[in-house]
Amino acid sequence: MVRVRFAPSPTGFLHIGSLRTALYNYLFARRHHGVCILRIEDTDRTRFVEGAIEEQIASLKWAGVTFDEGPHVGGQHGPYTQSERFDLYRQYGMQLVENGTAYYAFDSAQELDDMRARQQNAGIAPKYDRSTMRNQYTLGEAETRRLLDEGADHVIRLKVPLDEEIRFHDDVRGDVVVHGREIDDQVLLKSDGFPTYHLANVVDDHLMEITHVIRGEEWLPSTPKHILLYRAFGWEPPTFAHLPLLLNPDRSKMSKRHGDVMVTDFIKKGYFPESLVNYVSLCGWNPGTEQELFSHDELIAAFSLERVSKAGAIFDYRKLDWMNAEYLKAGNPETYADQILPDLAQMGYTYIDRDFVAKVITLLRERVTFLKDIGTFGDYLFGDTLANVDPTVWSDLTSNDALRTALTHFRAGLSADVLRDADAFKQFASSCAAEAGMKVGAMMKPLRIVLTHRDVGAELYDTVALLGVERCLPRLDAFLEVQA
RNA sequence: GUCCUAUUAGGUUAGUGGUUAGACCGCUGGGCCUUCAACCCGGAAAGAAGAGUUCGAUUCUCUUAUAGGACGCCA
Repeated sequence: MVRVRFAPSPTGFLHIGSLRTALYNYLFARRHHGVCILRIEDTDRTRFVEGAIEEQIASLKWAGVTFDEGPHVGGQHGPYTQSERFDLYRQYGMQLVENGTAYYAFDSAQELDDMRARQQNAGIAPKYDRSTMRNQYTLGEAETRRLLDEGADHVIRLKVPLDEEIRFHDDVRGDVVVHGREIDDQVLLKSDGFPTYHLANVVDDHLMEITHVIRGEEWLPSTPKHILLYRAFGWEPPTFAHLPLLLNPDRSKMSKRHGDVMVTDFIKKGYFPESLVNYVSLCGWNPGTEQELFSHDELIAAFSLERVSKAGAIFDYRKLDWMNAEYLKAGNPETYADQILPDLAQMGYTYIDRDFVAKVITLLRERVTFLKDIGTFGDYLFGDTLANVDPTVWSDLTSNDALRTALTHFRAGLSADVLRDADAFKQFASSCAAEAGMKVGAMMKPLRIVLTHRDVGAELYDTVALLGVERCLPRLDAFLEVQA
């Protein structure tokens, strides 16, 4: 039975990279009919943000990522919030001290800073120096006992073997080998008695019977420590899969300064959850076919860790926009109408009957990226107050006698009969143009501007038909009444 | 500084020890024609540099360059 977990920290909004990690876990679980768990890793009290958990769960729910076990839904392996499991970590940490795979250390923050500064100066990698710092081994048993008894601040560190290579297999990276001398003696229990990520993570993954740890690449370097911990406990490690980083267009780690990175930002901008999920699923994974558009279920069926790539994935905002537009073209107009009706009402529009709005959406959606764009792009259909036209463009039109003649005919002849179908309209438009000695092509663009105050839009026939004769007349008059 | 990783058209990305190196976006030519857009049919356009292994390397190895990541009593 596959059991995976997504384990965010409640330090803020859900990052788009975290959404990807959560999504891959979710897809993998569903693909294998396994269980997807949400676990809150709040072992750092100083970074806790009120309401962050609720917000993250809401963002995940918006994206369609759901969990079978977690603090919000319960389960057999709880509690699912680490701050509610503290006794456990202390107990397991002590177990390692007793079996000799971890040890007490008493160094102060200042002493550690000094040590790192010395190492930095000497040009070597900063790493806890077990042989010179103040710990169980340098102090001796009696002194250690004494310090402990008098309640001196101390931590518990992992005793990393210095002369051994740590090996593990990663489903994305392949075989990974790291020499013990490059691994730091990680703190497992902090001086305040709280566990670090490493200890809590390993203990919980074991207790929650996690089979696959799917997480971001930033965890790859600390995985050897986790392997060592599993070994120290005598536990079987899960399978690891480290996902490539999500990158800014300049290839640096994706961050705020290059654009939106929080899921809430994307929601606000008007992306469909389907398109964001579809796009993000392709950041670091590909199906091996040329399919790019995937429904939720298709994603589940196609996903596999084998097809996750090693190279960092650059987040291409333009491609995301393109994808959102594709979804906009494919969805149900009536559903969309229901979604934007409240917005349209708020914008003060008068022609927002549900069926009418659905028709407008069908007509205009090929030209915009976001559903909400329909509201501004279709202003001339939803209301009778038109946008301002560039004065020079307008005067070019009003001073054009042939156009004036053609549109005078157009105004006189416009009727429901002429709008019965596209051919009739075409014929009618041609005759109007002919009366003025114009080519019909030369008349159409000006006519569009006169009627919509825009030079881009749906087919004119559709536009006029949707507008109806009565709404077209005043707009034609507004043009014809201007003195040349 | 140490360790690790990546580098394919303008952008995002597939694939491969022998291929016309594929796709989407963008660009461009044309069609349709009721302008623009959309749509349809075409086109141009790519394996960082060097060396090695090999009959043959974009693919494997090494070096260099560039970019990134990790090196906390953060997660």
